[in-house]
Amino acid sequence: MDEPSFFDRVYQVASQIPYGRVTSYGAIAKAIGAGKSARMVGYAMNNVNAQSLDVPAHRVLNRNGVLTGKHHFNGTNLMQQLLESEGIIVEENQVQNFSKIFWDPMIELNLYE
DNA sequence: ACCATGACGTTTC
DNA sequence: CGAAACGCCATGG
Repeated sequence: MDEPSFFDRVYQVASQIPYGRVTSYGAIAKAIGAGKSARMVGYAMNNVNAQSLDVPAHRVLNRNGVLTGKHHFNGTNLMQQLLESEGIIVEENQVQNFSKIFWDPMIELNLYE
């Protein structure tokens, strides 16, 4: 392991996602100052799964509220099961009430300076 | 140093 | 309004 500054930022934010809430890759990217590196956030999540870190990657969705990376988990509906276990309603890989359960790191973490 | 890839996002057609 | 293309940028070969 080197010094994954970028990934580390993602982990710090993602690990702070509260129970029963979800966020988007772009939101995290902005929160860490990456902004346009939303793809890298997902990339970091891949590392999370590989290293089994304490980051709830299943609570991170795309801006559409769709479980884009569910096939990166166990390859099945594990991601959906986890979300539903938290009271989140998922249908057709899409989270219902996404706007209501959306957790914005920028606001919640007061990153607006 | 260059090319290819990707758990996204926005713009354009 | 829906689909496609482009952009962005870090990681690996």
